[in-house]
Amino acid sequence: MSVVTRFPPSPTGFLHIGGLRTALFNYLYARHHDGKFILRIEDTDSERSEKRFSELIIKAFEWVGLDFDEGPYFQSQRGEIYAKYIDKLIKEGKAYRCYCSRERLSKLKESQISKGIKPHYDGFCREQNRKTSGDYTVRFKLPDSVGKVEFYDMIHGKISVALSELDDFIIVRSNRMPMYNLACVIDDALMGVTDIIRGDDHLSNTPKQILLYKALGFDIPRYAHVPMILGEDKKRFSKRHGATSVSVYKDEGYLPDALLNYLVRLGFSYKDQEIFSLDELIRYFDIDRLGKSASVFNPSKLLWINSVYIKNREPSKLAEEIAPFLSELLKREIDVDEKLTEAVKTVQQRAKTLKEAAGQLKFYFEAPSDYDEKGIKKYCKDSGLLKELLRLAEDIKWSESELKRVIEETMDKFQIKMIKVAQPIRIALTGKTVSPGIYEMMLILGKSESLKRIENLSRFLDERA
RNA sequence: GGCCCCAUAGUCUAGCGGUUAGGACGCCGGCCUCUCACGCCGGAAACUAGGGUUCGAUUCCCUAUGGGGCUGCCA
Repeated sequence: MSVVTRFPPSPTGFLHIGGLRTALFNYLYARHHDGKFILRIEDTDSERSEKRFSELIIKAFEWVGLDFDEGPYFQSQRGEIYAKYIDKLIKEGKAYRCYCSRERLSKLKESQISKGIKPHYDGFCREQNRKTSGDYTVRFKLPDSVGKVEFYDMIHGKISVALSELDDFIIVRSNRMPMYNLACVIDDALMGVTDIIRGDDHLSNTPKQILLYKALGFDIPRYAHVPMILGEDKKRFSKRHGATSVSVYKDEGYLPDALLNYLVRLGFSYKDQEIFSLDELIRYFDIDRLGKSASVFNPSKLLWINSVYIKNREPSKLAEEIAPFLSELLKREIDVDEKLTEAVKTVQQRAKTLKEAAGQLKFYFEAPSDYDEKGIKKYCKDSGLLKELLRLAEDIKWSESELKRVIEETMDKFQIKMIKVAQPIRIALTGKTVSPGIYEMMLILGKSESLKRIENLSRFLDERA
């Protein structure tokens, strides 16, 4: 049997980190087994669903590069399909219309809680013709033949839930829209979904869904309930813990493949390997490599993985990826050319995010507007050294070996160490005490720009004195 | 409260009865060095507790504890 998986987000917000991870698991599992991966938007809750979120979710998928083979389907457009099965269920006596008012329901619940018993629907409308007009929901009629629902989970093993834990749950709202459990089951069955990989917060929905599968006469799929992602405090990962929206990571300068690499390692492992290409993930991924305990989201490890991806990136590709951040920073369009690529190479080992890289590259495009005060104090007593440098460099061929010669001569003349020459140059070039190496910067900046910046600092020091 | 799930360092994890309990992030120290990084070397740091089963339990079972989830006309 070939494999079909799916990711069914509800468009009530941005795609979040946890959602992306389960999507990734579904994707990898499908690709690993040479199967199909479907995207289905679960927008049956018309109150909370928004079209813009659907679009954003699809965009996020494009960004991370997880391509789906089918969809996106929208449940809001599949009303006729559900209606057919709802009628069938009612006709067969497996579901019934419930005319109970919300008031009665909440009173019922209240009294049950106060009596210390489970808040369950009391089956008032199970009896036919209790009432036949007005708003109604449709409830699934719990079969009374079986005492429990059992299923096998690929991660947790055998799971058994007593039927007494459930009640006649609502499958259709009074506005005729199907509820999650119903729509999900019908769609999964109709779309041929064979393997359901989802967060283990759905574990307790599964018995209900299995009951529905049986009532509808569908084959029950395989299940894998993956552990959830928690925040530092071990509470469910949410905005309180930091960014949960995938788009934020894009905006902060994370590489999509780095993010996926980080997320897959939350729960998945393969030997001692930390860094995986997508091909490797597809090859190695399987359910039995997933753990069963929840994992805490660790931003610093994500940052590390991102830095590894930046280091390993083809410089010209990295340049393309950094360019938008640089344009944003400099408030003008930046050409992706050879010069940018060369500049990018000089920060590739230093930046952990694209955004950070842009910050480190800024000086290549704009001469410093001010100088690091501490640096000036520590390394730039007067302009003498810079003037000597300018004099020696004036007529040289602009190459690393010539520059080295000039600097060594200066060191000799002033009887100082390299750092005493390098730092003033660094400050002149970048305004800062931290930057790429001085030779590589000067070569990229070019002779006239480099000397101009050294002159600028020299003048600055003179004016100050 | 009830039901379900989970439990190796701060964190992510390896382990699937016998290991000096392995790797990674982070942290600390050192080396390299024109700054910062990178890189390299080294270090501290874990089997939740108590009962079983067994010649032997981190590993299997039970209980406790802790954490999470569900308990919606949300998904």
